[in-house]
Amino acid sequence: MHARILLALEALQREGALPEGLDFANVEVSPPREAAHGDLASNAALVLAKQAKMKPRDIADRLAEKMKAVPEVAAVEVAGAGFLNLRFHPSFWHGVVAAVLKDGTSFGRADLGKGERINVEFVSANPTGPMHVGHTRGAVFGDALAKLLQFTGYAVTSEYYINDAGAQVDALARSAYLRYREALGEDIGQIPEGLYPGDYVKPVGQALAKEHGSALLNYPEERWLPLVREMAIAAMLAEIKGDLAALNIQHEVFFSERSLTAGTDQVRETIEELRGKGLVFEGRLEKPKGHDDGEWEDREQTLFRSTDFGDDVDRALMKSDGSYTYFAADMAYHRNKLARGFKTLINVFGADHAGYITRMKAAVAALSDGKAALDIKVCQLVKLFRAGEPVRMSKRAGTFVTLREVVDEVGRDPVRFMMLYRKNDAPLDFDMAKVLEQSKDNPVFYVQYAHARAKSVFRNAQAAFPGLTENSPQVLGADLARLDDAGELDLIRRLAAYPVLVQSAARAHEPHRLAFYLYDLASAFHAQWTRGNDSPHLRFIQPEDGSLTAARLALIGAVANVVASGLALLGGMARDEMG
RNA sequence: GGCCCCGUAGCUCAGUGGAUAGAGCACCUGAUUCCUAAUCAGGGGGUCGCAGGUUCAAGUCCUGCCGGGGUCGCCA
Repeated sequence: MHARILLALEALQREGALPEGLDFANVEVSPPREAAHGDLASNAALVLAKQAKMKPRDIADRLAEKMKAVPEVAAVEVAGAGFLNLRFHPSFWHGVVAAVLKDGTSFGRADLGKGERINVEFVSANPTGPMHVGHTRGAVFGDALAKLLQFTGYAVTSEYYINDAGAQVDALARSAYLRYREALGEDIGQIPEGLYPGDYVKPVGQALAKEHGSALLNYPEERWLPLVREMAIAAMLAEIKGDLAALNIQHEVFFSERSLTAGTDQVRETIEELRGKGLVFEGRLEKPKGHDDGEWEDREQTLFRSTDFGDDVDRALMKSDGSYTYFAADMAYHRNKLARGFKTLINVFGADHAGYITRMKAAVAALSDGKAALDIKVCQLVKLFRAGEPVRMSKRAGTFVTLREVVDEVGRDPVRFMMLYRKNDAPLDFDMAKVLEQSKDNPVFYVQYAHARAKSVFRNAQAAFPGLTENSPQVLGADLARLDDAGELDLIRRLAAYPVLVQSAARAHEPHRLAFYLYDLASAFHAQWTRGNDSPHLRFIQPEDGSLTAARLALIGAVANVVASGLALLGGMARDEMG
């Protein structure tokens, strides 16, 4: 319809009713917030008034005349300051139902990305233990975003950056070595400060004992550490992959930080490349404020000139012991992504890494000479509740709740849905009791139930009309003109909005919009169902009227289709029955 | 102190620069005890934190304040 408006505007130009050389870029066509304003509204006259040096209403009137000639358009009116409101013939809406049924779960698919490659990095939790509930949100968000972008025409690579090179994994290795000695019968006492006390390290120790016997006891640390570390990381990574699988998440690429320096030293290359651009230098930093641990040592160090890109201070690339900082390695990692041909990068961060955004964007701008885009989505904290009571967690006391515990308790689909039922940058309360409630208060149930209810209608229809199934010719070829109730047309309008919504969610990198849409669609469907209580003629199954029943079942089939499609994009499964 | 995020109904939150700012919960009123599967309809309730600016048009974009949270060399 947008194209039709542009055509009409061009026609007006040819006729001399509008001046030449207008910029139509800001002309939009969208469903108005207020249903009374019609099915679609355009701001064309408002946008063009100044350029054309005409009154908005004059432009709108001329445009309205043109639009009346468009076949699907039933009515055109000029309203407000100069809005053009369009109304469609019912046949237009009936076509939407047919389109949904024809396209199935690919209804709403788009080609926004035109096949462009895009990299989505998410989770990237340290391989030092199982994932806890805090990681869950970023994991679900990243995965849903990847699916959404895939659905809208991007070639998405989902990626996990393994921090397997720092001091953390050495601490993990030492913890595993202790557990190894324990497995050989030694009393290791308390796990020292700085190491990982969790029980999940025990199996690694046992596996080491099984594989090496007591041989490692006689090795010096520089000999056993790499061995133990490799095994421990592999074990933790397997654990993490299992946790992710429980959420139905599979990254395509697991990228090892260690691999950056394994062959050619890509971190060194990155630093030298930036030095060549004049963006790396030797200098001093001022002591940071708000933190007085007395260990501050003023020294000359290798710095990245991130202040050129809006950062507060330049960032250190080398530690005092001569090794690379985490940031230096991360720069090399992003350089690697760029070298693999990605022009658009998305990183999903936890709230505690928000302070890292500016320097990371600076890095990508510097490395790509401003030609690549990095979008960083920050997921705020999740507060865990059980029946209204906050669940207390302390990492120090080892009482943190793992991702696996939550998934085991409430199930994968509720976790995924609720993690997306908030905008990513707003904090989220997650109540493990509430998501299992079977009531309207629980959005998960409400949406799933809409789908189950639709399926149930089909099952019930069998009594009066055997063979009237979802894919039957009666339903697919139903006389959709029979759909003339206001509630039915409202449902169809919502279905028609799905492709637009999917695209705006993809463009904004905001999958939560989909969750809210599904809730609204489910709500409209339940409302229509309930109207049948008071008004039997609105019930979906009309035993005396097969043609009407077929048309309504077609509508219901279309609703179920879109609910299933939307849930799939969020990473959940539609259910045919509520258990 | 610097930076980032948030501030919208009593509460929890939606709101691709568009018209009279929405939903759920809670509250009030009413309908239903039938039916296809787990109610539904209506109502009250708002200075969109404050003040400027950009725009034909600002909850939305920009700047400055206020309030809440997070974060602040070499950890990751």
